[in-house]
Amino acid sequence: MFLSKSFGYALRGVLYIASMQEEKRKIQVGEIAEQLSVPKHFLGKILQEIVKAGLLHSTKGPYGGFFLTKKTLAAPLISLVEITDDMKQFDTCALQLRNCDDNNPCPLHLEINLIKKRLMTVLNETTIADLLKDDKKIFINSIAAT
Amino acid sequence: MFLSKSFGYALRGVLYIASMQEEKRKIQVGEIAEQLSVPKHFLGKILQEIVKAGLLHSTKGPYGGFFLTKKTLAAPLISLVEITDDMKQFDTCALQLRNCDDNNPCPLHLEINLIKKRLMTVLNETTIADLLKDDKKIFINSIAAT
DNA sequence: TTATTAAAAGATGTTCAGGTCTTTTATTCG
DNA sequence: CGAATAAAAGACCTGAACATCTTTTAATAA
Repeated sequence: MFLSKSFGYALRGVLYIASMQEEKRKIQVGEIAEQLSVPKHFLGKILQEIVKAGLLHSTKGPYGGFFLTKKTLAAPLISLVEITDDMKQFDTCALQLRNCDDNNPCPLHLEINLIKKRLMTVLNETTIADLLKDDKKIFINSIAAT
Repeated sequence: MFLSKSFGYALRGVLYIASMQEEKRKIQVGEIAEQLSVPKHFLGKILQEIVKAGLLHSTKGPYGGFFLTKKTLAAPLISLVEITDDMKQFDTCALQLRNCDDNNPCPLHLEINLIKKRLMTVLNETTIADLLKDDKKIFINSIAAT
């Protein structure tokens, strides 16, 4: 609801690659898609976008696949959202008013803005690495789930 | 972003009708659409849905149009959302995990849930009438905006 | 009772997120 | 080199949200 389906796939994909980091070098879309029960070709496109944005790396051919660096792990979630979602949506008023702002607020402005701000804080202050910490590691059970 | 475009139109429409309550009896879609710079036929459909749901009233023919009662004014915003939006969306996990819940949370579960709860609180505890109170009345300038 | 008005209803159109399939390009290894 | 492999790229499909247009139904007043 707050975020697109693509973002969910993107984050789970990146988390999967990160969690495999030590085991082998590069991970193929096929494996990720299968493990996460996610549409392969669609995930492929999303990962390609992340590569283009410089937050992920890939090589073609045999033994090729996707891999990541410390830079990826240090990235805040918002940088994934910027790739997968249209950021303009976060500026639009809940009532579809063009000139709704702090000076000329719609009746829902204050409340909705507090919620938006909170969401932005989470996305800005949480890094990929944060989600891999021990206390979050439950996700290893989660990301694979259908 | 949190809520559909239809919800925005619906709420603005209802607020407009409410604000005209004393002046005349019934308001036509044409007038509402024009005043709010909103697609007329689309708004018509949405208002019809609200009528069906019993939160708005209408009559056909000359001097016909839409009007509302105290029941409408007392309704929480969530009852409009239920008409215009798919409520299932509010239950879906940000990572697209089917079995993400309090027992088996995804790494974003806690934070996202706090935000969702806050949104639900606002929608459940704010009534149409609340948005017509003096301190919110600025909206009279707002709802008409393009 | 008929002409007019306005909502109700229905058919149709547009756009875009989400998803699939096929072809091309780059890489590796024998 | 050439065969195999896997990402990149592109064409295309689908359904839902958003939007428009036309026809039908109900209410009013003259």
